[in-house]
Amino acid sequence: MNSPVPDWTGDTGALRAEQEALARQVRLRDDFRKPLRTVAGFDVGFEDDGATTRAAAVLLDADSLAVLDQQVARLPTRMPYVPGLLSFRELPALLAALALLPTAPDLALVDGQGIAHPRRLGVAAHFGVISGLPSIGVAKSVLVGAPRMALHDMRGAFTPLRDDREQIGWLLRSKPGCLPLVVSPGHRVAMPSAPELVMRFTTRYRLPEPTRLADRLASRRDPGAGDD
DNA sequence: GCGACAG
DNA sequence: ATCTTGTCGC
Repeated sequence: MNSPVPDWTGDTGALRAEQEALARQVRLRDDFRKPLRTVAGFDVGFEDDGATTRAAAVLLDADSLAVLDQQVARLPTRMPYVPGLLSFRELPALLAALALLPTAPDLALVDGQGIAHPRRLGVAAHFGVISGLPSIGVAKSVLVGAPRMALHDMRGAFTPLRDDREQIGWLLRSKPGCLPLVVSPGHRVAMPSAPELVMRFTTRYRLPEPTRLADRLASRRDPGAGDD
């Protein structure tokens, strides 16, 4: 699983072209171990006013949701945030955190978009293609597209997210009274499976456990430990 | 030209 | 993403 991210030269055109090429490698069919044994959540946070990128990876038992391991990788930030090019900024740290886990997960839940992206390569899809792991994007807001219909305020309800006539993901009511999550397949996961898999790992919070725990670790919000 | 815009 | 107290609502 190699393929470094190109250096940031300010040339967004080259990066967009790179995304289009990688998007062709995305596979939207279920292709993961069944039943799932482990699942991992990934998220990124920043330190030193953004100078340091901090990625967190939390490995859980897919059945009990017990935490099996958690890691934090810190790398110097190489690129600024540019809408649509987020993966180039966060991927290096995410891959570093993945490499620190004792074993690769059967499925990865990444904070951000899967294929619900202008060129169908959000950070979760990029992460999946580069690592080769099955992945799903779990974002807290929409980047592109619009919901097809109103969403019921019932736990587990979901409605298609479309860009033109193409379905690129779902709006998922993971918790009543809360804004819906934007769920989209990243790699090796079929469109219909994404919301079902995310709900499988969701307990009493808006975010599914893998991503929720990675969120707290990446944002130094970890109750208990102080650092990695 | 005018907004919109994951984290 | 990050800076931050109190406050509204289930």
